[in-house]
Amino acid sequence: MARPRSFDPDYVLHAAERQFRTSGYNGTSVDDISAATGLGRGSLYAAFDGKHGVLLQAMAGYFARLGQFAPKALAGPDEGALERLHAYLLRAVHGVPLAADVPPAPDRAAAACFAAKMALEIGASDSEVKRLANDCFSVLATAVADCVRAAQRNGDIDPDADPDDLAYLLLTIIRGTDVVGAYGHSPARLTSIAESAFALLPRPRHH
Amino acid sequence: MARPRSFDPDYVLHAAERQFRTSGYNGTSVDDISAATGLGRGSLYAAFDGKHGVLLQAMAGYFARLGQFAPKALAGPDEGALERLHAYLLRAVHGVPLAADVPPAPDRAAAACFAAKMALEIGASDSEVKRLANDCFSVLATAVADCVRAAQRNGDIDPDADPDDLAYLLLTIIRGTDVVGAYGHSPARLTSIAESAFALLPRPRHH
DNA sequence: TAGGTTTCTGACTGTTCAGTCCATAACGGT
DNA sequence: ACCGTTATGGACTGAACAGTCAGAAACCTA
Repeated sequence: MARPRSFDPDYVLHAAERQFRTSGYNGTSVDDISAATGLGRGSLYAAFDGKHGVLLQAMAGYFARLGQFAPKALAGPDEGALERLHAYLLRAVHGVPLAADVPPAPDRAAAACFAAKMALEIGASDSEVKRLANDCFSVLATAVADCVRAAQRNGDIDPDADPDDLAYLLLTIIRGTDVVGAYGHSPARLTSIAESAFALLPRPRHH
Repeated sequence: MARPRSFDPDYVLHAAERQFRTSGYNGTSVDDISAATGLGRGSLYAAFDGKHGVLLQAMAGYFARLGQFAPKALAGPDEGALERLHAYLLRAVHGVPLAADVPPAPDRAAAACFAAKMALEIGASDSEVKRLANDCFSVLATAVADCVRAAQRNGDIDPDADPDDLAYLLLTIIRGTDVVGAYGHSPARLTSIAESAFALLPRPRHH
Protein backbone atom coordinates (compact mmCIF):
# COMPACT_ATOMS: atom_id res chain seq x y z
CA MET A 1 0.00 0.00 0.00
CA ALA A 2 2.90 2.34 0.65
CA ARG A 3 6.56 2.41 -0.15
CA PRO A 4 8.51 0.13 2.19
CA ARG A 5 11.71 1.34 3.78
CA SER A 6 14.76 0.23 1.88
CA PHE A 7 17.11 -0.18 4.84
CA ASP A 8 17.49 -2.52 7.77
CA PRO A 9 17.06 -0.52 11.00
CA ASP A 10 19.40 -2.82 12.89
CA TYR A 11 22.15 -2.38 10.34
CA VAL A 12 21.70 1.38 10.45
CA LEU A 13 21.84 1.45 14.24
CA HIS A 14 24.95 -0.73 14.24
CA ALA A 15 26.69 1.55 11.78
CA ALA A 16 25.67 4.60 13.79
CA GLU A 17 26.88 2.97 16.98
CA ARG A 18 30.22 2.33 15.34
CA GLN A 19 30.44 5.99 14.34
CA PHE A 20 29.55 7.17 17.84
CA ARG A 21 32.14 4.83 19.30
CA THR A 22 34.81 6.14 16.97
CA SER A 23 34.12 9.87 17.17
CA GLY A 24 32.08 10.28 20.33
CA TYR A 25 28.62 11.85 20.43
CA ASN A 26 29.57 15.48 20.04
CA GLY A 27 32.29 14.53 17.59
CA THR A 28 29.92 13.02 15.03
CA SER A 29 27.71 15.15 12.85
CA VAL A 30 24.45 14.13 11.26
CA ASP A 31 26.33 14.06 7.97
CA ASP A 32 28.77 11.57 9.48
CA ILE A 33 25.88 9.34 10.48
CA SER A 34 24.36 9.79 7.06
CA ALA A 35 27.61 8.75 5.39
CA ALA A 36 28.14 5.80 7.73
CA THR A 37 24.64 4.45 7.29
CA GLY A 38 23.89 5.46 3.72
CA LEU A 39 20.65 7.11 4.80
CA GLY A 40 19.72 10.63 3.81
CA ARG A 41 18.95 13.22 6.44
CA GLY A 42 15.24 13.02 5.89
CA SER A 43 15.15 9.28 6.43
CA LEU A 44 17.22 9.61 9.57
CA TYR A 45 14.80 12.13 11.03
CA ALA A 46 11.72 10.21 9.95
CA ALA A 47 12.89 6.88 11.32
CA PHE A 48 14.95 7.84 14.35
CA ASP A 49 14.11 11.46 15.15
CA GLY A 50 17.56 12.85 14.48
CA LYS A 51 20.94 12.55 16.07
CA HIS A 52 19.82 12.15 19.66
CA GLY A 53 17.15 9.65 18.71
CA VAL A 54 19.68 7.58 16.81
CA LEU A 55 21.88 7.53 19.90
CA LEU A 56 19.08 6.45 22.21
CA GLN A 57 17.92 3.68 19.89
CA ALA A 58 21.47 2.52 19.27
CA MET A 59 22.02 2.33 23.01
CA ALA A 60 18.74 0.48 23.45
CA GLY A 61 19.88 -2.04 20.85
CA TYR A 62 23.20 -2.40 22.61
CA PHE A 63 21.38 -3.00 25.87
CA ALA A 64 19.26 -5.69 24.23
CA ARG A 65 22.35 -7.39 22.83
CA LEU A 66 24.02 -7.36 26.24
CA GLY A 67 20.94 -8.79 27.85
CA GLN A 68 21.12 -11.71 25.45
CA PHE A 69 24.83 -12.32 25.26
CA ALA A 70 25.98 -11.98 28.86
CA PRO A 71 23.53 -14.43 30.45
CA LYS A 72 24.19 -16.89 27.65
CA ALA A 73 27.95 -16.68 28.21
CA LEU A 74 27.72 -16.90 31.99
CA ALA A 75 24.78 -19.17 32.77
CA GLY A 76 25.16 -22.90 32.98
CA PRO A 77 25.95 -25.75 35.34
CA ASP A 78 27.71 -25.01 38.59
CA GLU A 79 30.76 -27.10 37.69
CA GLY A 80 31.92 -24.83 34.89
CA ALA A 81 30.93 -21.52 36.50
CA LEU A 82 34.41 -20.44 37.52
CA GLU A 83 35.80 -21.22 34.10
CA ARG A 84 32.94 -19.34 32.43
CA LEU A 85 33.75 -16.35 34.61
CA HIS A 86 37.38 -16.66 33.59
CA ALA A 87 36.55 -16.81 29.91
CA TYR A 88 34.11 -13.92 30.14
CA LEU A 89 36.65 -11.74 31.91
CA LEU A 90 39.34 -12.43 29.32
CA ARG A 91 37.00 -11.79 26.45
CA ALA A 92 35.50 -8.65 27.95
CA VAL A 93 38.81 -6.86 28.45
CA HIS A 94 39.47 -7.02 24.73
CA GLY A 95 36.17 -5.47 23.78
CA VAL A 96 33.20 -7.14 22.18
CA PRO A 97 32.77 -7.28 18.39
CA LEU A 98 29.90 -5.11 17.26
CA ALA A 99 28.01 -7.11 14.67
CA ALA A 100 28.80 -9.38 11.76
CA ASP A 101 27.62 -6.95 9.09
CA VAL A 102 29.61 -3.94 10.28
CA PRO A 103 33.43 -3.64 10.18
CA PRO A 104 35.15 -3.93 13.57
CA ALA A 105 36.28 -0.93 15.57
CA PRO A 106 39.63 0.47 14.45
CA ASP A 107 40.86 1.50 17.90
CA ARG A 108 40.66 0.00 21.35
CA ALA A 109 39.01 3.19 22.60
CA ALA A 110 36.19 2.47 20.16
CA ALA A 111 35.90 -1.09 21.43
CA ALA A 112 35.05 0.09 24.94
CA CYS A 113 31.59 -0.51 26.32
CA PHE A 114 29.34 1.70 24.23
CA ALA A 115 27.16 2.64 27.17
CA ALA A 116 30.16 3.50 29.32
CA LYS A 117 31.70 5.70 26.66
CA MET A 118 28.52 7.66 26.10
CA ALA A 119 27.85 7.96 29.84
CA LEU A 120 31.28 9.41 30.46
CA GLU A 121 31.01 11.86 27.59
CA ILE A 122 27.49 13.21 27.98
CA GLY A 123 25.89 11.34 30.89
CA ALA A 124 26.32 14.32 33.19
CA SER A 125 23.97 16.41 31.05
CA ASP A 126 21.78 13.70 29.55
CA SER A 127 19.83 11.72 32.07
CA GLU A 128 18.35 9.33 29.50
CA VAL A 129 21.82 8.27 28.43
CA LYS A 130 22.83 7.93 32.05
CA ARG A 131 19.86 5.74 32.81
CA LEU A 132 20.39 3.52 29.78
CA ALA A 133 24.05 3.08 30.69
CA ASN A 134 23.08 2.15 34.21
CA ASP A 135 20.64 -0.42 32.85
CA CYS A 136 23.45 -1.98 30.82
CA PHE A 137 25.58 -2.20 33.93
CA SER A 138 22.77 -3.73 35.96
CA VAL A 139 22.05 -6.52 33.54
CA LEU A 140 25.73 -7.42 33.49
CA ALA A 141 26.01 -7.22 37.27
CA THR A 142 23.11 -9.61 37.69
CA ALA A 143 24.56 -12.14 35.24
CA VAL A 144 28.01 -12.00 36.80
CA ALA A 145 26.66 -12.27 40.35
CA ASP A 146 24.61 -15.31 39.37
CA CYS A 147 27.71 -16.93 37.94
CA VAL A 148 29.66 -16.15 41.13
CA ARG A 149 26.91 -17.81 43.17
CA ALA A 150 27.12 -20.87 40.92
CA ALA A 151 30.88 -21.02 41.45
CA GLN A 152 30.32 -20.73 45.18
CA ARG A 153 27.88 -23.62 45.13
CA ASN A 154 30.51 -25.65 43.32
CA GLY A 155 33.11 -24.83 45.94
CA ASP A 156 35.32 -22.75 43.64
CA ILE A 157 34.80 -19.42 45.35
CA ASP A 158 34.79 -18.63 49.06
CA PRO A 159 31.14 -18.98 50.20
CA ASP A 160 31.67 -16.10 52.66
CA ALA A 161 32.31 -13.63 49.86
CA ASP A 162 29.40 -11.40 48.84
CA PRO A 163 28.56 -12.35 45.25
CA ASP A 164 27.13 -8.92 44.47
CA ASP A 165 30.19 -7.12 45.75
CA LEU A 166 32.40 -9.43 43.74
CA ALA A 167 30.33 -8.88 40.61
CA TYR A 168 30.56 -5.11 41.00
CA LEU A 169 34.29 -5.37 41.46
CA LEU A 170 34.78 -7.55 38.40
CA LEU A 171 32.69 -5.26 36.23
CA THR A 172 34.56 -2.25 37.55
CA ILE A 173 37.79 -3.93 36.46
CA ILE A 174 36.37 -4.61 33.02
CA ARG A 175 35.32 -0.96 32.68
CA GLY A 176 38.77 0.05 33.86
CA THR A 177 40.40 -1.95 31.08
CA ASP A 178 38.33 0.02 28.59
CA VAL A 179 40.09 3.13 29.83
CA VAL A 180 43.52 1.57 30.07
CA GLY A 181 43.05 0.18 26.58
CA ALA A 182 42.25 3.66 25.34
CA TYR A 183 45.63 4.81 26.62
CA GLY A 184 47.20 2.53 24.05
CA HIS A 185 48.26 -0.41 26.19
CA SER A 186 48.71 -3.70 24.39
CA PRO A 187 46.16 -6.51 24.43
CA ALA A 188 48.76 -8.59 26.26
CA ARG A 189 48.81 -6.09 29.07
CA LEU A 190 45.03 -6.16 29.32
CA THR A 191 45.11 -9.92 29.43
CA SER A 192 47.66 -9.75 32.20
CA ILE A 193 45.42 -7.42 34.21
CA ALA A 194 42.47 -9.76 33.76
CA GLU A 195 44.51 -12.76 34.83
CA SER A 196 45.76 -10.94 37.90
CA ALA A 197 42.22 -10.09 38.85
CA PHE A 198 41.04 -13.64 38.32
CA ALA A 199 43.91 -15.01 40.40
CA LEU A 200 42.87 -12.81 43.32
CA LEU A 201 39.33 -14.16 43.49
CA PRO A 202 38.75 -15.48 47.01
CA ARG A 203 39.10 -19.25 47.00
CA PRO A 204 37.43 -21.37 49.68
CA ARG A 205 39.60 -22.07 52.70
CA HIS A 206 40.36 -25.76 52.89
CA HIS A 207 40.90 -27.20 56.37
CA MET B 1 58.46 47.67 29.09
CA ALA B 2 55.23 46.06 27.88
CA ARG B 3 51.78 45.45 29.23
CA PRO B 4 51.76 42.53 31.65
CA ARG B 5 49.10 39.86 31.35
CA SER B 6 46.27 40.41 33.75
CA PHE B 7 45.43 36.74 34.45
CA ASP B 8 46.99 33.81 36.23
CA PRO B 9 47.68 31.08 33.66
CA ASP B 10 47.21 28.35 36.26
CA TYR B 11 43.80 29.66 37.24
CA VAL B 12 42.79 29.85 33.60
CA LEU B 13 43.95 26.31 32.91
CA HIS B 14 42.11 25.04 35.98
CA ALA B 15 38.90 26.72 34.89
CA ALA B 16 39.29 25.35 31.37
CA GLU B 17 39.96 21.88 32.73
CA ARG B 18 36.77 22.12 34.74
CA GLN B 19 34.86 23.08 31.62
CA PHE B 20 36.36 20.22 29.61
CA ARG B 21 35.54 17.81 32.42
CA THR B 22 31.95 18.99 32.53
CA SER B 23 31.18 19.19 28.80
CA GLY B 24 33.88 17.08 27.18
CA TYR B 25 36.26 18.36 24.54
CA ASN B 26 33.92 18.47 21.58
CA GLY B 27 31.12 19.67 23.81
CA THR B 28 32.86 22.90 24.85
CA SER B 29 33.19 25.82 22.50
CA VAL B 30 35.85 28.49 22.60
CA ASP B 31 33.13 30.81 23.87
CA ASP B 32 32.50 28.41 26.75
CA ILE B 33 36.18 28.52 27.65
CA SER B 34 36.14 32.27 27.30
CA ALA B 35 33.17 32.53 29.65
CA ALA B 36 34.63 30.06 32.16
CA THR B 37 37.99 31.76 32.31
CA GLY B 38 37.05 35.39 31.74
CA LEU B 39 39.56 35.70 28.93
CA GLY B 40 38.71 37.07 25.50
CA ARG B 41 39.33 35.04 22.41
CA GLY B 42 42.40 37.03 21.48
CA SER B 43 44.06 36.38 24.80
CA LEU B 44 43.22 32.69 24.63
CA TYR B 45 44.83 32.33 21.25
CA ALA B 46 47.86 34.46 22.14
CA ALA B 47 48.57 32.62 25.38
CA PHE B 48 47.46 29.06 24.66
CA ASP B 49 47.07 28.77 20.89
CA GLY B 50 43.36 28.11 20.86
CA LYS B 51 41.11 25.34 22.03
CA HIS B 52 43.44 22.45 21.39
CA GLY B 53 46.37 24.27 22.94
CA VAL B 54 44.34 24.97 26.07
CA LEU B 55 43.52 21.28 26.33
CA LEU B 56 47.13 20.19 25.95
CA GLN B 57 48.39 22.67 28.50
CA ALA B 58 45.57 21.85 30.91
CA MET B 59 46.46 18.18 30.61
CA ALA B 60 50.13 18.96 31.11
CA GLY B 61 49.24 20.82 34.28
CA TYR B 62 47.12 17.91 35.43
CA PHE B 63 50.03 15.58 34.77
CA ALA B 64 52.32 17.80 36.82
CA ARG B 65 49.84 17.84 39.70
CA LEU B 66 49.57 14.06 39.63
CA GLY B 67 53.33 13.72 39.59
CA GLN B 68 53.46 15.74 42.79
CA PHE B 69 50.44 14.44 44.64
CA ALA B 70 50.56 10.69 44.08
CA PRO B 71 54.15 10.08 45.20
CA LYS B 72 53.58 12.33 48.22
CA ALA B 73 50.47 10.36 49.20
CA LEU B 74 52.06 6.95 48.64
CA ALA B 75 55.72 7.30 49.57
CA GLY B 76 56.92 6.83 53.14
CA PRO B 77 58.14 4.22 55.58
CA ASP B 78 57.46 0.56 54.90
CA GLU B 79 55.34 0.15 58.05
CA GLY B 80 52.51 2.37 56.84
CA ALA B 81 52.63 1.39 53.18
CA LEU B 82 49.58 -0.86 53.18
CA GLU B 83 47.53 1.73 55.00
CA ARG B 84 48.66 4.45 52.59
CA LEU B 85 47.59 2.22 49.72
CA HIS B 86 44.23 1.76 51.44
CA ALA B 87 43.75 5.47 51.97
CA TYR B 88 44.80 6.30 48.42
CA LEU B 89 42.39 3.78 46.96
CA LEU B 90 39.48 5.10 48.98
CA ARG B 91 40.24 8.68 48.10
CA ALA B 92 40.82 7.99 44.42
CA VAL B 93 37.49 6.31 43.81
CA HIS B 94 35.69 9.49 44.87
CA GLY B 95 37.63 11.71 42.50
CA VAL B 96 40.22 14.28 43.33
CA PRO B 97 39.33 17.93 43.97
CA LEU B 98 40.56 20.17 41.19
CA ALA B 99 42.07 23.23 42.83
CA ALA B 100 41.29 25.51 45.72
CA ASP B 101 40.46 28.54 43.57
CA VAL B 102 38.00 26.77 41.26
CA PRO B 103 34.60 25.40 42.32
CA PRO B 104 34.39 21.60 42.55
CA ALA B 105 32.98 19.41 39.80
CA PRO B 106 29.16 19.20 39.86
CA ASP B 107 28.89 15.58 38.74
CA ARG B 108 30.82 12.40 39.42
CA ALA B 109 31.45 12.01 35.71
CA ALA B 110 33.28 15.33 35.82
CA ALA B 111 35.35 14.16 38.79
CA ALA B 112 36.82 11.28 36.79
CA CYS B 113 40.49 11.32 35.92
CA PHE B 114 40.83 14.19 33.47
CA ALA B 115 43.35 12.36 31.33
CA ALA B 116 41.19 9.24 31.18
CA LYS B 117 38.12 11.20 30.15
CA MET B 118 39.89 13.01 27.36
CA ALA B 119 41.63 9.84 26.18
CA LEU B 120 38.34 7.99 25.90
CA GLU B 121 36.65 10.83 24.07
CA ILE B 122 39.30 11.89 21.55
CA GLY B 123 42.38 9.74 22.19
CA ALA B 124 41.67 7.55 19.19
CA SER B 125 42.12 10.50 16.83
CA ASP B 126 44.53 12.64 18.85
CA SER B 127 47.84 11.01 19.56
CA GLU B 128 49.12 13.86 21.72
CA VAL B 129 46.20 13.46 24.07
CA LYS B 130 46.70 9.72 24.07
CA ARG B 131 50.37 10.10 24.95
CA LEU B 132 49.71 12.60 27.72
CA ALA B 133 47.07 10.34 29.22
CA ASN B 134 49.45 7.43 29.10
CA ASP B 135 52.07 9.53 30.89
CA CYS B 136 49.55 10.25 33.65
CA PHE B 137 48.88 6.56 34.02
CA SER B 138 52.58 5.71 34.10
CA VAL B 139 53.44 8.12 36.86
CA LEU B 140 50.63 6.69 38.97
CA ALA B 141 51.60 3.12 38.19
CA THR B 142 55.15 3.76 39.33
CA ALA B 143 54.04 5.37 42.58
CA VAL B 144 51.56 2.59 43.36
CA ALA B 145 54.03 -0.17 42.50
CA ASP B 146 56.63 1.42 44.78
CA CYS B 147 54.10 1.47 47.59
CA VAL B 148 53.24 -2.19 46.94
CA ARG B 149 56.93 -3.07 47.17
CA ALA B 150 57.17 -1.21 50.46
CA ALA B 151 54.19 -3.14 51.80
CA GLN B 152 55.84 -6.37 50.67
CA ARG B 153 59.04 -5.48 52.50
CA ASN B 154 56.95 -4.92 55.59
CA GLY B 155 55.30 -8.32 55.24
CA ASP B 156 51.82 -6.95 54.52
CA ILE B 157 51.55 -8.21 50.94
CA ASP B 158 52.53 -11.60 49.56
CA PRO B 159 56.17 -11.26 48.42
CA ASP B 160 55.47 -13.61 45.51
CA ALA B 161 52.99 -11.17 43.95
CA ASP B 162 54.30 -9.04 41.09
CA PRO B 163 54.11 -5.43 42.33
CA ASP B 164 53.76 -4.01 38.82
CA ASP B 165 50.89 -6.32 37.98
CA LEU B 166 49.20 -5.42 41.23
CA ALA B 167 49.69 -1.71 40.58
CA TYR B 168 48.16 -2.00 37.12
CA LEU B 169 45.23 -3.88 38.55
CA LEU B 170 44.61 -1.33 41.30
CA LEU B 171 44.75 1.56 38.84
CA THR B 172 42.44 -0.26 36.48
CA ILE B 173 39.97 -0.56 39.33
CA ILE B 174 40.26 3.14 40.09
CA ARG B 175 39.63 4.00 36.44
CA GLY B 176 36.71 1.62 36.48
CA THR B 177 35.13 3.47 39.38
CA ASP B 178 35.28 6.64 37.29
CA VAL B 179 33.01 4.93 34.82
CA VAL B 180 30.75 3.32 37.38
CA GLY B 181 30.50 6.68 39.13
CA ALA B 182 29.41 8.25 35.85
CA TYR B 183 26.50 5.81 35.74
CA GLY B 184 25.18 7.50 38.85
CA HIS B 185 26.13 5.01 41.54
CA SER B 186 26.39 6.36 45.05
CA PRO B 187 29.67 7.21 46.75
CA ALA B 188 28.88 4.44 49.23
CA ARG B 189 28.80 1.92 46.40
CA LEU B 190 32.17 3.14 45.14
CA THR B 191 33.60 2.87 48.62
CA SER B 192 32.30 -0.66 48.84
CA ILE B 193 34.01 -1.58 45.57
CA ALA B 194 37.27 -0.10 46.78
CA GLU B 195 37.06 -2.00 50.06
CA SER B 196 36.34 -5.26 48.26
CA ALA B 197 39.38 -4.73 46.08
CA PHE B 198 41.56 -3.93 49.05
CA ALA B 199 40.34 -7.01 50.91
CA LEU B 200 41.40 -9.22 48.01
CA LEU B 201 45.02 -8.04 48.00
CA PRO B 202 47.22 -11.12 48.40
CA ARG B 203 48.39 -11.39 52.01
CA PRO B 204 51.53 -13.28 52.86
CA ARG B 205 50.96 -16.97 53.68
CA HIS B 206 51.74 -17.64 57.29
CA HIS B 207 52.92 -21.18 58.09
C1' DT C 1 -2.63 0.46 -14.88
C1' DA C 2 -4.12 4.12 -11.86
C1' DG C 3 -4.43 5.96 -6.96
C1' DG C 4 -3.10 6.45 -2.38
C1' DT C 5 0.42 6.27 0.92
C1' DT C 6 4.87 6.25 2.65
C1' DT C 7 9.91 6.64 1.85
C1' DC C 8 13.74 8.88 -0.13
C1' DT C 9 16.91 12.54 -1.68
C1' DG C 10 19.16 16.64 -1.46
C1' DA C 11 18.64 21.51 -1.28
C1' DC C 12 17.65 25.15 2.03
C1' DT C 13 17.73 27.97 6.52
C1' DG C 14 19.29 30.08 10.50
C1' DT C 15 22.64 29.21 14.00
C1' DT C 16 26.94 28.20 15.96
C1' DC C 17 31.54 27.20 15.41
C1' DA C 18 36.96 27.97 15.33
C1' DG C 19 40.11 31.00 14.14
C1' DT C 20 41.84 35.81 12.55
C1' DC C 21 42.48 40.58 13.02
C1' DC C 22 42.67 45.25 14.58
C1' DA C 23 41.86 49.17 17.42
C1' DT C 24 42.55 50.19 22.16
C1' DA C 25 44.56 49.76 26.76
C1' DA C 26 48.20 49.12 30.08
C1' DC C 27 52.56 48.90 31.34
C1' DG C 28 58.16 50.06 31.88
C1' DG C 29 61.89 52.47 30.54
C1' DT C 30 63.80 56.97 29.35
C1' DA D 1 55.35 62.85 29.69
C1' DC D 2 56.40 60.10 25.81
C1' DC D 3 57.19 55.79 23.23
C1' DG D 4 57.85 50.97 22.15
C1' DT D 5 55.93 46.74 23.32
C1' DT D 6 52.74 43.51 24.65
C1' DA D 7 47.96 42.24 26.30
C1' DT D 8 43.08 42.68 25.67
C1' DG D 9 38.36 42.38 23.90
C1' DG D 10 35.20 42.25 20.43
C1' DA D 11 34.01 42.41 15.63
C1' DC D 12 34.55 39.71 11.50
C1' DT D 13 34.80 35.55 8.25
C1' DG D 14 34.07 31.30 6.06
C1' DA D 15 32.94 26.76 7.24
C1' DA D 16 30.21 23.34 9.54
C1' DC D 17 26.34 22.40 12.08
C1' DA D 18 21.26 20.52 13.26
C1' DG D 19 17.02 20.41 11.66
C1' DT D 20 13.19 21.30 7.98
C1' DC D 21 10.89 20.70 3.76
C1' DA D 22 9.10 19.76 -0.83
C1' DG D 23 9.33 17.21 -4.94
C1' DA D 24 10.45 12.67 -6.85
C1' DA D 25 10.25 7.73 -6.38
C1' DA D 26 8.68 3.15 -4.94
C1' DC D 27 5.39 0.13 -3.46
C1' DC D 28 0.61 -2.30 -2.71
C1' DT D 29 -4.10 -2.69 -3.75
C1' DA D 30 -7.68 -2.76 -6.69
